[in-house]
Amino acid sequence: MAEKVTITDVAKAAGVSRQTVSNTLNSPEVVREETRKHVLEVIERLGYRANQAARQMRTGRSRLIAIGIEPDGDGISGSWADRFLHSLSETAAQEGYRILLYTAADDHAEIATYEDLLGAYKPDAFVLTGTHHDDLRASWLLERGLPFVAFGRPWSDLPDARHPWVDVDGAAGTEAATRHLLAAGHRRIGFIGWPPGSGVGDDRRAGWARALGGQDLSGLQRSVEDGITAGESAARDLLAADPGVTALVCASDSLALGALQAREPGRPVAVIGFDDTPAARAVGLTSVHQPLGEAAAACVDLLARALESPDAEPPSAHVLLPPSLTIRQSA
Amino acid sequence: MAEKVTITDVAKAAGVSRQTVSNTLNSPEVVREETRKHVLEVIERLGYRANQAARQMRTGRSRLIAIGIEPDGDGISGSWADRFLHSLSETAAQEGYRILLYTAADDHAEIATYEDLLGAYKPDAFVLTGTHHDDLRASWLLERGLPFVAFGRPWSDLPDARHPWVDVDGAAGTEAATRHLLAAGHRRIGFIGWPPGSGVGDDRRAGWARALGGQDLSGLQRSVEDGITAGESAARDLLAADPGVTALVCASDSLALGALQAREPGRPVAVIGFDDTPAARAVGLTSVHQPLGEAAAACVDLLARALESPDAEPPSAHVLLPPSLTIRQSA
DNA sequence: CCGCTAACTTTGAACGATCAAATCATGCCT
DNA sequence: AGGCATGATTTGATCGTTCAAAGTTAGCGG
Repeated sequence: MAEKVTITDVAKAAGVSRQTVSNTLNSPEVVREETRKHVLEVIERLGYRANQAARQMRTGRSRLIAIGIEPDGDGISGSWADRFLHSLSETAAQEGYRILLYTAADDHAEIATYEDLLGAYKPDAFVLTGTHHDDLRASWLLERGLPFVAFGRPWSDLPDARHPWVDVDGAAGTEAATRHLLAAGHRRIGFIGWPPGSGVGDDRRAGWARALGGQDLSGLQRSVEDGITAGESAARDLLAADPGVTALVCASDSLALGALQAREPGRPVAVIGFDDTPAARAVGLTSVHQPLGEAAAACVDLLARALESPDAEPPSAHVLLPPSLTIRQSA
Repeated sequence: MAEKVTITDVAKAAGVSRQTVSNTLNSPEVVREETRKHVLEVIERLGYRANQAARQMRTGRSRLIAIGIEPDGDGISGSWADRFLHSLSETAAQEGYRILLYTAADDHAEIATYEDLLGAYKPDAFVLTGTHHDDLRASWLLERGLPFVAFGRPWSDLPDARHPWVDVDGAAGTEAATRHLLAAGHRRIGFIGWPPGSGVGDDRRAGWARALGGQDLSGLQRSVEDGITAGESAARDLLAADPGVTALVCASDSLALGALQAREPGRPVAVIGFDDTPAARAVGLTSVHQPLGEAAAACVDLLARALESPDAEPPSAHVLLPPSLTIRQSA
């Protein structure tokens, strides 16, 4: 049985009132130095910890941040959640928050979950992942004025989103990858990406195009759904159509793994993937690495800041982090 | 602003008392059928959800399950957390529990976190992962009679652990892998594993040995630390030492990926890994697949059962799940 | 028509914290 | 010495729920 120490126990042991103990922790400046020290000592000695539930009832704040985790599609490009969650949890703990998990099949289910959570656990904020065009979740949260941060840009047509977000600059990543290939002497560099329309995919394609400047890019790219097999056939097709191509930049590691297998003996082709997943490390695939730890920390920071001062929302609460290139054998 | 509906609001709207509303939800059998229906209707209409914090204050139960996530070593063999967490969260939600995350660098830090959490959020139970010999966390929790379940056997010398656990039968996995190779005509089948002493590693080796019956196994195995490069050199060494070996069973996908690279042209060697990680899928590696979803569900079930009846601990609260073999090109 | 039981419903009290307002010292100025 | 601001601490009320006990209603036998 966990021995429970209440604020009253501490107050009695220290010979002061409940409120003085509470003040010692929450508004130390109103307590006399001497008293404060003494109370802190007793708190330490008894191992007192403020009960969150009781605190929440009075203050309305739970010090809980909710985040949804997805079923994780093919498992290759999706395994960033691990690192992100770890860092999120760690940073949150430092700021005095804890992470509450939930799952939801789609946007509607996720909104239903919000209602559930807000009724029961009342998390102070939400972290959204996998943002997309016309994200119902974001609008729902915005309408109700609930604090949240998106990991991923809103990709809306608006010049500036009305909510905080943190993202990794995908275009900068593919641009760096392409420049790396150019520096290695490659001239015709292809791109295997996803069908136009997804913000993330279009962004990654744009970085590649930017690095190649004014070149004629028609014929140098293919668009397919994510996956190894799709990547393989797209790469095979592209390589066959243009014998001059010596390198490929891909929108994901899945596609890149496919591209690797599309190579034929006698024709070396450099390949660069995106996400620096365990699979990339395993096969020696050069890949764009996302700073997930920093991204998670940035999410927590934005939320913590917003929660401290609910009135003055920082105007430019948008963080765009630069990725780095992890160079291995494949390029 | 999230509109908050309290039990009193529902009571007023339904023309009954608080307690009747409470009973409708918690002890439906004591409420008259007619009243119950009416109250449920009003609850639905107002979108009422019981406030967890308030409930917890009275009942002492938070309906929160805490789980620690690790920094995730080399990232290849470690990416099971994703799937496990997703399933854990989903199953827990169905039983009315939510998942609270925490991180800790080592056993001592983890225990400090327990004290923190128990003082503040008071989770009803814990899920331990990465269990090992002389696990301080398990003893600490046991001493205090706190409900928990370990994902992974305790690997102690005792015949039976004194706490519930869920695990995947690693020996059965390597045994199935070995039998699969035997059925394909292989006769000399090697094993690349970890140094003796780790419960998980020894268990996986045992399955391979069991499948090979009375064969002389000396010279057919190598023990190295986990990792691709280590796996490669171990495999190379083993294959050179015994020209009759035509297949290798490995204790992890990392080792297996190394073994794949150790093959020389002209000498086909079948390789089977363990964990069915994304990397295995990527390179077409046959691998032993752990039923993580079921494992997570089993964890929640055990906990939920234990929490319902805190007195009568089920005697055989141990679940050993059989893995399956995901067959790909490599074997 | 009273009394008793069974079925159902309502009424205080409590969980542990914080907010708001009241109380108690203390020092300074006139 | 009295008045008064200032600082430090204490006291009562409250958040929303459930427990325990008390209250109400109806049914039924004598």
